[in-house]
Amino acid sequence: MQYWLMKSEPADASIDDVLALPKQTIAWYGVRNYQARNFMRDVMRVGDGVLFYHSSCAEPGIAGIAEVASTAYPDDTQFDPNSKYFDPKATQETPRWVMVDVRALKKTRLLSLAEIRSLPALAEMRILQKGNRLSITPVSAVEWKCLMGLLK
DNA sequence: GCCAACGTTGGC
DNA sequence: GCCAACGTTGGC
Repeated sequence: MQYWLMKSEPADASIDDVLALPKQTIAWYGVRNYQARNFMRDVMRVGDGVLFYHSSCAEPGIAGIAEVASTAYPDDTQFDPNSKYFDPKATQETPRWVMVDVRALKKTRLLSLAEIRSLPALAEMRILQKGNRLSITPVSAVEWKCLMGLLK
């Protein structure tokens, strides 16, 4: 069992948007970073815990709890010339990018980035580290437990 | 809109 | 394989 923080732009897919979908599940398309891809492809397991994080918005922070709902499979937007995620070097035979399904479990209060930053117990989180841009980062079991307490 | 930080690309 | 140039991310 692993834990993750996954960034989504709420203008694109907010926690409310995902909760409104059938099965409250969304395909996490559009990851175009090798490290984040490798997390999905090589490490994620169905049932892993996910912190649903809103980024690039007025109030960045953790907005909900979710879980990994599938293993990794090819992200079909890489094959679509009309998609902004199109990758001309990817082919059906050798896909380059994958995605997983993520099931939203509940909306929480917004635990803002500023509040996360203010808590010494969470100081090691990847999203707080200088220059961090990874859209998918592992969260330790200790951090997860702390966060669950804060989001109760 | 700014800009620091970082990843990717491509010429050599 | 180096590294400069470029593009992207994302908080502010």
